[in-house]
Amino acid sequence: MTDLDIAEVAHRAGVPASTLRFYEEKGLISSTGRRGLRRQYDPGVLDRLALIALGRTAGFSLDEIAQMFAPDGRPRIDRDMLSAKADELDRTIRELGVLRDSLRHAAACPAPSHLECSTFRRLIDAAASGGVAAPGRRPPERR
Amino acid sequence: MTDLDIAEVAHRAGVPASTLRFYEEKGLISSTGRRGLRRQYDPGVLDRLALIALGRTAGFSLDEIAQMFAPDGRPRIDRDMLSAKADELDRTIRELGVLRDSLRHAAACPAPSHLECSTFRRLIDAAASGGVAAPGRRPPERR
DNA sequence: GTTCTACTTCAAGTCGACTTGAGGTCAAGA
DNA sequence: TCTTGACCTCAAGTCGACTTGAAGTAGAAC
Repeated sequence: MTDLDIAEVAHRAGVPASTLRFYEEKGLISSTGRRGLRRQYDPGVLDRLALIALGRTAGFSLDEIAQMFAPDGRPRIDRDMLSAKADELDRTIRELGVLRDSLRHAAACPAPSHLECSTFRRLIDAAASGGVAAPGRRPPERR
Repeated sequence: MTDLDIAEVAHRAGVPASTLRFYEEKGLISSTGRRGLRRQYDPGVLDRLALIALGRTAGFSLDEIAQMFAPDGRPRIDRDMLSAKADELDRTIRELGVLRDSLRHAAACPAPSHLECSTFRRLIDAAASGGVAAPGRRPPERR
């Protein structure tokens, strides 16, 4: 068998073993069995973990991510939901672009107060009208 | 005086008054004074709140956001930090782009399992090598 | 002058995502 | 065979960002 020990998975995925146990409890991943007490995993779990990390970065909750997969581990075929999430991401990406530009500008602009700088104001306004107050999302904090 | 009542600010900014009090306590915003018990705010607080919301969407913590402003409300001139944050955002934006493309693909691809689809695999791999396991960030949850 | 109501303070509660701690177990090496 | 160390379970703790609840208060309407 080519299965991986939990320590190996934790190491390769860059997450603590406690997180793997937690994800398993939540149904996000599953182990193929045990060797003694120790969980063994199919190498495919690494893809799954990458996908989960990606989803978390995008701000999806673990529950939402779980919904994107069928119980067998395959992405679900709820195409409408998938598209909706993609649209949501598109909006977020645009907002972040505005913020990035604002930060870069703030780092360069010599105006005494950035709120007095027309470039900065335009960026803020763009963000505000772009729906900044709309549903935000929270990716994970690294420990 | 053109100051705004807390209720007015809450309404215009789309956040509950409790959040405004909380932000004030954290030093993220400040009121110009009171009318009776009620906090009054300078209209400029709306810009500040927009900026805070933007920062939260980008995944910065309230403490980090607070650091981006001088005590007088002006953006701080820590250009290095600002640039670093912008770079960080750039990475996040790229990752989200990958995820968005992945989702769109998953919504369209007819392969039985997406992990068997080469397009999807390429996307995941791109994400993984792009540093998905790197410091993530968490924008706010809307209630 | 009394009542109403939206505000006030302060402490405590909530939620998601994990982490930590206590006490237990088992495969492998000496 | 015995020890060791990394895993195990389960409950409880933590952290950030707010929200909620109880008890109080001031300005406006009656």
